[in-house]
Amino acid sequence: MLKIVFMGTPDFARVSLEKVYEAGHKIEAVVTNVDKPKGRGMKLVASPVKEFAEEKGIKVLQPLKVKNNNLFMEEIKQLKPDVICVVAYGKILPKELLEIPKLGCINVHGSLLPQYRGAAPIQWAVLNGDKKTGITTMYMDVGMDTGDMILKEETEIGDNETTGELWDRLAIMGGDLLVKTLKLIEEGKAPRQKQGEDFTTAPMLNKEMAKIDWETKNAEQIKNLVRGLNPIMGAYSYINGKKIKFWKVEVISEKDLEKEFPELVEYNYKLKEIGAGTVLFSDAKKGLYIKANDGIIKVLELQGENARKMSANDFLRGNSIGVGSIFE
RNA sequence: CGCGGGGUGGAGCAGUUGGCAGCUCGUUGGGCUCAUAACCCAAAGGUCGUAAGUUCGAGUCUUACCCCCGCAA
Repeated sequence: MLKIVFMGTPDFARVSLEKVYEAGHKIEAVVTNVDKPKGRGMKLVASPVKEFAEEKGIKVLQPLKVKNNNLFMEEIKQLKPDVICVVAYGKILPKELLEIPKLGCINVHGSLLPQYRGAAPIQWAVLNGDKKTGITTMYMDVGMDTGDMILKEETEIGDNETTGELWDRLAIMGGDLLVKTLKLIEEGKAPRQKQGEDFTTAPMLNKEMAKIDWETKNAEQIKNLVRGLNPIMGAYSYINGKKIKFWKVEVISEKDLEKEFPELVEYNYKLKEIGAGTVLFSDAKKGLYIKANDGIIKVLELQGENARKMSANDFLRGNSIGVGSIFE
């Protein structure tokens, strides 16, 4: 069994920590981000990793910074870890720290490296509508996710899978792959493969991208934006000055729409002349349909200002959205 | 004391200057129909979050409390 120091913060990391713990490794300490004010009332909340560590009586370290922090560095050295496992910790680690464990620092990354190096690999895979992604474990070096790769595991991304759903699946895969990786390291059989220069990056998401641009994006891209930002931010759009967040949508074709509403044909509805973002139908029973470039968006789940998430049908019972009004 | 929204029949909401509590949907019964998530008729279902106060009279004003939600992290 290996002596391990585990560094990580969110629920994604907690899953890995649990698996490593269950695999029987000796976890000398857990390093996690400082408690942050969270939720209504801004109360201080411990990270999921810290919670688990406290349940199991594992020592918890929460340095404000790791760079140029001699006290912290000494503390880690004292523990003499064989391996340091880093999973979504949230801070850049200095060379000095990476050199402490004699068997190396192992990182679990939520993509098939060298694709999507950076902070938000899972989100970007969904946003870009990728069909597959995966988990990579690697030996860390000073660069951003540039270390030599150890193991990789692929998985398909469902057509309607959200970032949240994929996130949960990858967390489990990541934990399992980490345990496998540790086993190989322990046995001295871990492979080591360079990443090469053919990489892409997955930078942090910013707020502006959550706004739906009906003009430049087509229906499929809008759907990917919606599921890619679920449940992190939620893609939104304005109608009559009110902000609406879309949580679940599907894309249907013009033909599907005509099938659903045969009267369209009789009215000689000129779909092509209608601008993207225009509400085509808004019916508490049939749902909310919005014209987009290259298809029609059918909204399944949405959320109004200061309101909770609800189905489009529920929403339309109390909040009316006029046919012909435009999302922008 | 981070900012803000809200608690009204099963669901989502409206309720104007305080004056008999409404809308859409659902539910139940009936009708129409080859048929329907369609249409027509009827019915059931609410101590308007809790407590106190102002008032001839409060969902509507005042105060306290409970609960829920959104933003922000």
